Amino acid sequence: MTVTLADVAARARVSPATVSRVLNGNYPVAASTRERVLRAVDELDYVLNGPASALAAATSDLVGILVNDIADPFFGIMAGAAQTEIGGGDGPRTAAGAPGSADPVRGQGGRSGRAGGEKLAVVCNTGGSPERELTYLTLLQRQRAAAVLITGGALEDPEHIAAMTAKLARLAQAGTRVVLCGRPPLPDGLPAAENDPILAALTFDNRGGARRLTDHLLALGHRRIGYVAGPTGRTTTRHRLEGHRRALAAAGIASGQDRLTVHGPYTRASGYAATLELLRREPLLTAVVAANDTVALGVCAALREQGLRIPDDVSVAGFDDLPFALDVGPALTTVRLPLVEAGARAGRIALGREPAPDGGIATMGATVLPRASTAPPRG
Amino acid sequence: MTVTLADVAARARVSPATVSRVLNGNYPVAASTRERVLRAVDELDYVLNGPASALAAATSDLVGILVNDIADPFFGIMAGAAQTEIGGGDGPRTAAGAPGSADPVRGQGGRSGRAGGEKLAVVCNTGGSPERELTYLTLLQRQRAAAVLITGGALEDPEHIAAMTAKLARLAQAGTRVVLCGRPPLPDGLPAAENDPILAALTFDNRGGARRLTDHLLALGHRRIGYVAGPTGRTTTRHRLEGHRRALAAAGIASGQDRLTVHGPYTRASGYAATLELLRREPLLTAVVAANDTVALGVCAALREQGLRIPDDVSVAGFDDLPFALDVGPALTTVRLPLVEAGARAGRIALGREPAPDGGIATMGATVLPRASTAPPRG
DNA sequence: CTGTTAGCGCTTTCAG
DNA sequence: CTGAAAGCGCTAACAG
Repeated sequence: MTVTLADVAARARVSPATVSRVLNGNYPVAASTRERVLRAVDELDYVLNGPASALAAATSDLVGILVNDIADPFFGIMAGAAQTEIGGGDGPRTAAGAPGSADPVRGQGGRSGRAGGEKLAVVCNTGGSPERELTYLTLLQRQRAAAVLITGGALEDPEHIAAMTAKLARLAQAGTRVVLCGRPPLPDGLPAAENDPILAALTFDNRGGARRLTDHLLALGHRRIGYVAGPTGRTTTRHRLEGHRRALAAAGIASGQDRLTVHGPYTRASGYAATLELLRREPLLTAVVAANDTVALGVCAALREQGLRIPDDVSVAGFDDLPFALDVGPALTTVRLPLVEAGARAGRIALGREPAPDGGIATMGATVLPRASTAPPRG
Repeated sequence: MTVTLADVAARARVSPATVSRVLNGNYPVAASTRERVLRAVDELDYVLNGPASALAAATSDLVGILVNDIADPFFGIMAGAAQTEIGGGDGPRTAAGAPGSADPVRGQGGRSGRAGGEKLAVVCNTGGSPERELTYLTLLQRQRAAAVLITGGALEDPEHIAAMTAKLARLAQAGTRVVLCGRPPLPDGLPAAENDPILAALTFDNRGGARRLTDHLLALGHRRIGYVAGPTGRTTTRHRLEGHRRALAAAGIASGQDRLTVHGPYTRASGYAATLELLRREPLLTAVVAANDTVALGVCAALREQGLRIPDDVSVAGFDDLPFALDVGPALTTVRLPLVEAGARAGRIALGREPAPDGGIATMGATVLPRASTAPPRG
């Protein structure tokens, strides 16, 4: 029924091994032979059997990208950049193996969708659930994935960290390359040991960005600043909140901050509800900082609904600089993260096309972008 | 090095066949035997070898979800819904096979990330490129994917349609279940034949939604309406534009419409540029309809930058009702599409948990949501 | 440069 | 209900 490598070999009058070599391009093969094989492949419309190949070679071309929320552009942008770098066929291609030589993958007549040395980059949506995170890792382990790229903040629950550490160790041990993107290395701050299962951890300067963002607000003259934090127990949430608190502390506004902080998921609805709550606790608020842009959307909506103008009555700031940040009521002051750059770099490291950073950890800058949603407080 | 099924069998003092049967839960096994096997699995921390399993069984548990742009929430939302339904381990689980019986997949101590009969739902980002679409399909074919879910509008290029038809036929023939979500069946309007490779096509009523949206604008009194269309040659673009044109035609405003239509990608930047162009062509425009919400963002930005107020000077409408539509300057009038419902349903059909609709095609409604960005024209 | 020979780890008849 | 045996389709030494 389905065409196998042996069929191709028979038609090209060579051995199966030769066909395999042509297809993988990792071994010298005479040009004329290659031609014949390629023609047979085309004529038979042969497609490699991935599982069989993976079984024999003890590795597959699957690369998993884990994201916390696929509907959130924050992850979509990173994942897209990584995926462009890894799979799909329009990134820069390294001619595998042999000296000069034609690419083993060529469509007949310019079109066609045959895939050769391609990696299959796929994104897996954990929904922020630790169980699903582990499940996906197991599924990927089971597929003998070539690499795994884990994006976004991590859960700080010790039990989950232990489970993740164990799981990643097994993955690494089985040859899967693990790269973290936008997430600190497992035991927060651990130096990359020789046997570290994690190849590289690309982290964002969430703390610094948050700190500078609140500094910006303070410089404008704000003193009563509400903070809508992300869900508790996540690294991103904690780092951003810490940056915020440090800025306040440096300005001598340390007391009573818990009262001005409300936690919630990274959603618009959370920002909305939290703002109402903050306003109840402190009606004289002059600014609200949101854990990210999506949350800021909800903050703005709640403020407007209360008849408060932005930034005249209350200033608002977000984080991430998602595309829509420019279009919210007044353009949103926020912190830009190099999402595309991080995703692409993580993808390249996962593929071994770029060396891991020194020490395995690289922190990528965060830039405050002052826009129309922040201004000096009234009066 | 890595634990194999044989190791588990040895430890449980049964044959490999028995272990396989326990793990797959598709065959009667004595409870006591099962217990022993499961214990051995836990103790050895065994993880099934996916490729080997897929090779032997001639099918894998991979389910591919193709999207045109992973950074666009339109796709993220659909893909997320589908993925929740398919993989990840928190959806409803059907106890496979055997009478009553314990689930072969159980975490020890409540956590753990072992995966059993799970499917691995993964999303593949084509970036709207026909080559990548075909490439991913080949990659999925090569993995012997259990199902493929293709979301979003299709390219209308005859050559690409032919290539897709051929590719999907091969996939179906190899046992992969193909479901379209938010995309019309291949040869537009073809009745589902018995041998149709496509199990089901869930389409959105883009034409109807667009028609009603423009009717809304006409009812408000607008007559000079600009339209920022999506990229040419895509079903979604064409259907929405047709709906718009029909509404105009029904109102007797048929002439000169080409002049008031500008095409571009589904991006904010495109909306921005197109609006400037439309304004140049017709300074007296009273409304602009965008191909989708993201484009509408750019439209609003351009309008504001020209000193035009929304909706006082110019009304703006989008399409899709993405979450941020509520937060743009004045809340955006748009058309709601049942993204979550469609994604989830497509996922279920792909898994065979829900029957395909009659005739293989189901059209899902589109609802106009009038909001603050549209109002009667000035004067 | 090319052919031969063994498996990779699992599923699945076919017999008990 | 359980075991034995025969591959699934490909890759990877090893010889030529």
